[in-house]
Amino acid sequence: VNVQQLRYIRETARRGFNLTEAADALHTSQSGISKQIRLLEFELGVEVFVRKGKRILGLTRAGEGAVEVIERALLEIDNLKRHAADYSVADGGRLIVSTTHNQARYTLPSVIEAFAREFPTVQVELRQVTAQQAAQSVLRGDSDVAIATTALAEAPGLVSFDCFSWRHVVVAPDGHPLTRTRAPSLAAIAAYPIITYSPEFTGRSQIDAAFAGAGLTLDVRLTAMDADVIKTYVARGLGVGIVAETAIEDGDYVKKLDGSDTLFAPSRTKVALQRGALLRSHAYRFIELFAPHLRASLVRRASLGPVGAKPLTEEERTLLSQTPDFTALYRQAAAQKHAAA
Amino acid sequence: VNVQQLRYIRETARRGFNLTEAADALHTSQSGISKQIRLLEFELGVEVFVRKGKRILGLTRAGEGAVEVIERALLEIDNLKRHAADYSVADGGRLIVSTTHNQARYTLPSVIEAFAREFPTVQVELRQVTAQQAAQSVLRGDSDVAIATTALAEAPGLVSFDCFSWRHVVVAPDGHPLTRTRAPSLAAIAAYPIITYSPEFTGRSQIDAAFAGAGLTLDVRLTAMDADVIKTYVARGLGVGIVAETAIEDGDYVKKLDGSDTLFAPSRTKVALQRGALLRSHAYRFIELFAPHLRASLVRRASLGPVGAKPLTEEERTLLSQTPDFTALYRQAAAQKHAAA
DNA sequence: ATAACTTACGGTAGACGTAAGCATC
DNA sequence: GATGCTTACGTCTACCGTAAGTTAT
Repeated sequence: VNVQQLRYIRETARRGFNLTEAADALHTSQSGISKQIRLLEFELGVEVFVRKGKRILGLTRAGEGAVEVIERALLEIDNLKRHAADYSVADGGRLIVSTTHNQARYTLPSVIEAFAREFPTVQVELRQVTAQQAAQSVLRGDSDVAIATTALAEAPGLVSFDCFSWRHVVVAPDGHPLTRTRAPSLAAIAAYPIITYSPEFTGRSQIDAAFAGAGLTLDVRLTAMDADVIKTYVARGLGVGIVAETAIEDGDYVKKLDGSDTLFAPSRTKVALQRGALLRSHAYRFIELFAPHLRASLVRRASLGPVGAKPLTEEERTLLSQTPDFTALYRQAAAQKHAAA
Repeated sequence: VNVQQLRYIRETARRGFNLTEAADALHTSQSGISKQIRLLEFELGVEVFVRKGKRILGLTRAGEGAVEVIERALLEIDNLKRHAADYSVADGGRLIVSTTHNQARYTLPSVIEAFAREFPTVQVELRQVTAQQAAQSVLRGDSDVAIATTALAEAPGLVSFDCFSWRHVVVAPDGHPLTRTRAPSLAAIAAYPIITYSPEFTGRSQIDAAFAGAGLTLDVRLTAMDADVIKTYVARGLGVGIVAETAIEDGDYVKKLDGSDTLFAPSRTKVALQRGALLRSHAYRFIELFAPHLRASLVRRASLGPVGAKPLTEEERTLLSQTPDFTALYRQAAAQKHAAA
């Protein structure tokens, strides 16, 4: 058994059982892959792939289990490399974060900045993708950390932690009638044209549910993928906006309506790691900077699982599973900034 | 990175950082080991071992973590081989069980017999060792299953399950005065010379505690490592014996005193597996034969851990954590035997 | 002085790639 | 006929073992 053979099998399984494709992906010849796979099959005494003549169709029953074990073995070898890189003076480091627009644009910039100050030599790579893509990317080991609000909890190969909860708020242009009322009702808002997220996006369902629960129908004029677009059209007077409170900034040309943050159900922003993956220590620090209650040492142990490390105590688990409120977190950060100045 | 290098490092760490010894154990040259280790260290960019001139003294800080990861990586590769062997027609199979005298002599024979009937081609290897040695052996991957009453729960690298609970009972030669009393008291027993286990053995502390709790001092005449020896001397009239109830057999020349099984605190016989190890399916079946409530599929999932597999439900965990009584288990087995005949 | 690791060096197995062969689609 | 896996074959890397060199105990 050697490591290359395991890589060949994993890649072949991932690429839909096409040796040619796997060979391209691994920058080698398909002939070599074919041979090495057969050699390993011979050594194991088991066929991993179902072949029909000279075509590979899928995995045998033995192969299915084998691929699972192979994935874990290769994961441990990656863990070894990352662990070593963490101690290596030569390697300054890299951190790949896959996340959605909402996080990349609003909640992460200050974190990235603080991280860059703390680790000047680490190259941070931020990839803006969909929540599903972020999850897949971490699951395949292509990125270290995924941050998103949905779709991160499902996959069994992921470990996810709640970072903070937030709500949708209503924004209107300066001088809009709604800005003069205190704590507008859902009905008062529904009287205006609405601009908000696309139906398939970031908790749009929670917005719809709130209005439906009050027996109201919405006049949704414009839907967008992100709050920047929404705010732009709201500023031009095309309607009233409903966006994540995380998207409210100081320089906005639109005004958040006071009390509008209690109208909708909260969402939770989560961070997800590959289960069993050992990341470089700065990756855990990055998470800690983003959500201070996610202590590096605890996240590390929780995501590695019980093999080798001692399991978390009850106390430590409650520490990790608390979900602070975004506004509270933000106020704290602002206060610290103020104290520093 | 290749698998040999990982093996070399693991073996060197295990053998007290002696390359020569590691080379002997792996049937290769120490020069090769030296070179391969240095190559891997170069590739990782980290020194794994602390060297002083030309002597290896121990692990660096990076090395400690590296060895842990390497152990897991090699474990997964072993898992791959065992998984494959499970499907291979060529390999009939082997099962290595490390256990103590008490189990090897009394509780296991019928299980081994049943197992051999079910898997005629599997070579069962039973190794009689101390509980500590059994734990170590499983921990190092030298044997598949450990069965013992003590010292199996401690190590973090082990997963252990309760098989059944049993108590110590009092035995006396036929015609002994105690055999005529119903439910003899501790005081009545302490009046005679006692023959029982060595102090460092199988729950001897529970026996001592029972008498100490009643304010009695024992006249221990003879201590032995196993019940066979104890029973032999009891039969010769040298004293009254205290042995595990599992050691009572039909053909015994000594008689178990009725009611003596409630005098001492119960012990639990456990089975232990290496955490994260994937065993061949017949190994799980073997455990199931020994303790029917330890269902093969559940034990498999519980010992593999959460990486890759779905975690156990609450219900499944209670199923595994129940501890049947030995006598109940035995009566059930006897009843089945009777029904079959 | 000896035990023990490293370096040097030669032989060989095996990994890799090109090219040809041969099954499916 | 095109795609895609396997087999054949030559090249070359890199692993292994012997032996000499060097450094602590």
